[in-house]
Amino acid sequence: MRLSNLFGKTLRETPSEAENISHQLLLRAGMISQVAAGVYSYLPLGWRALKKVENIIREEMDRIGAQELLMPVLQPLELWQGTGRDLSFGKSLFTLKDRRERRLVLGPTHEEVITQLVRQNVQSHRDLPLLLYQIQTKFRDEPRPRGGLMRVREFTMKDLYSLDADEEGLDKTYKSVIGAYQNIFARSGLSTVMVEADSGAIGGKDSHEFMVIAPSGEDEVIYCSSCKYAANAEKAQDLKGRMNEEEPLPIEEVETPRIKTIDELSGFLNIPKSKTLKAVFYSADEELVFVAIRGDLEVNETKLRNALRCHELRLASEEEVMRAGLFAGSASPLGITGIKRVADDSITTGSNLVAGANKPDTHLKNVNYPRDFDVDLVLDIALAQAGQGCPKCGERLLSTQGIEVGHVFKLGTIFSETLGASYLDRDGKKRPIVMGCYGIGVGRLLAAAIEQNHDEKGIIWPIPIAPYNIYLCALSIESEEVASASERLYEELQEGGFEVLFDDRVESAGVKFNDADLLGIPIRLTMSPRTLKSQAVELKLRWKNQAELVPLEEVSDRLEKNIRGGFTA
RNA sequence: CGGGGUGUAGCGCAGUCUGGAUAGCGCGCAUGGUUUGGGACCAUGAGGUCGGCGGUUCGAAUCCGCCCACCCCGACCA
Repeated sequence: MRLSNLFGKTLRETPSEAENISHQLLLRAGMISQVAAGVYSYLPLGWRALKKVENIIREEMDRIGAQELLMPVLQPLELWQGTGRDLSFGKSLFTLKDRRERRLVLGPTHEEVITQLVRQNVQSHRDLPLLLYQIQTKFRDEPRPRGGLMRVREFTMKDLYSLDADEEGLDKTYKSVIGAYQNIFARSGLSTVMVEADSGAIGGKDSHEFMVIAPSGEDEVIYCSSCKYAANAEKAQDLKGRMNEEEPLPIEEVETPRIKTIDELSGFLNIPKSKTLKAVFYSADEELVFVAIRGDLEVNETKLRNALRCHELRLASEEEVMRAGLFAGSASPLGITGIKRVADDSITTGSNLVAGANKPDTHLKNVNYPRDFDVDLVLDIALAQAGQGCPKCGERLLSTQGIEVGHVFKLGTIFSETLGASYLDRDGKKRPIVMGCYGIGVGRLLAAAIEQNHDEKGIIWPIPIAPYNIYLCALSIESEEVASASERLYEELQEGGFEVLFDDRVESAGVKFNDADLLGIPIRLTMSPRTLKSQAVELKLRWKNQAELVPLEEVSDRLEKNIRGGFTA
């Protein structure tokens, strides 16, 4: 490709709307262009890089025996009503009507469609196991698209679905997909961490995410440096620390004028926060829920949502709390009736806690569970925090930000049972197909690769996903000598099968070098009257400072060796 | 959806508070010339519904109202 013909221009200044690095560099390099919030065009260079990633994915998918197919973006709403996911996706689902007023959705994912497809095509255990995938555009009406390609409303996703006869089969498949994913990310030049993930309200057994550690990441990862434990913060557990077991004392009322928060309470009574009991009210699908947790901990709303199996969860308003006859600020688990009560298991470890008295300016001392109150549900709903103990080994947990580039998920039989996808086993018995689903956000992977591979000059593409491998930079191209020699080299390299971006523009050296750096092409070959004096070109790797002269007749061999063998930083 | 911000040429911005003449600057773009190994210089030039609609006014980029778009924080987000 000649740079003089390339569509897409580099920008000297960063467009003001771009906040994170990958967004800035993608815009400045002329690789993407925004159309609307969370909607982008890929320009030729960006599109080439995206296709590189797609092809790596295809190779690794095919290697584990997965078959590529293509399912539609346009899907009937009834299909989604069949699984109830029209409700769980809620407003994130793009919907539309056709001319006959039939309601359709733009697919945010394809479990429903694949399950229906499989139902029509799989009848016997002989058809299993099966791995099917596609690379397709997904639509999600995100509440807040952000960060360039990080979170968009229309995006390319590779989604793979596994169909197995039983759980053992699924476990095996799951492992093999994880291996493929690790290959994909490694080959794309990304370093990722696999973390335990929330499997959502629909249940399912295991779920893991592949995180690219980067400060711009939207997800918090809780991990342990001494064992392998790592989890998305919304899934993570920690040791809540056992409190000293004390002899339960009789309940005592204390005056606590204008004391509302746990901080104020612990300060006023001069006790640690862990000796208090926090009461929080949530509205779960518009139903008031009372939540109790030890005062030093915070509620993990993802865990709570899963426990309650609800779609919408939010903090209840003060008015809603009062309407139920309770006092926010000194609400009490004692004597509470008529609403659902959930408690974190931390309340079972403390004793003689201070809790609300359910009247203004009053708290109760020496509250003990289960002596003094009862709840409907006790389970872990606490937010794990860095600094606390690792649930596996007890060491202190750490926290970092990550970009979720992949997600693997054991679905089990939820979809196959709901939509009736079953097979006959060896004994002629009908069984539901056991499913798994596995996604990679292709555009997000591209952005993450930039977050991880750049410097102050621009992108540093890993060779396997670079839009072009070689930037042929002809300086003083208006001289006949350079013009003809660079044209010859350009042709020769192309004939040799190299992907070359030929900077044939009449521009100063500075402009060309800066563009080469910004675009992040891994190998730069510079030809100028100076290098031609010794019948050579200068070869420089994007991630190194040093350049070297390579004789013209050795260029092809040298590139061949290095690209196949891989340059290393 | 709540909070904050921005909208003026392809990009980055000034001008808006305090209304006034052909709406400016830098980059980029075009043409010509001089340059040529890390974003050159000179000259000439093209390019604007000042986000939209309505209002106030002799006069609106500027004041008022409504709306729209985009960004950030949060809520939300298989």
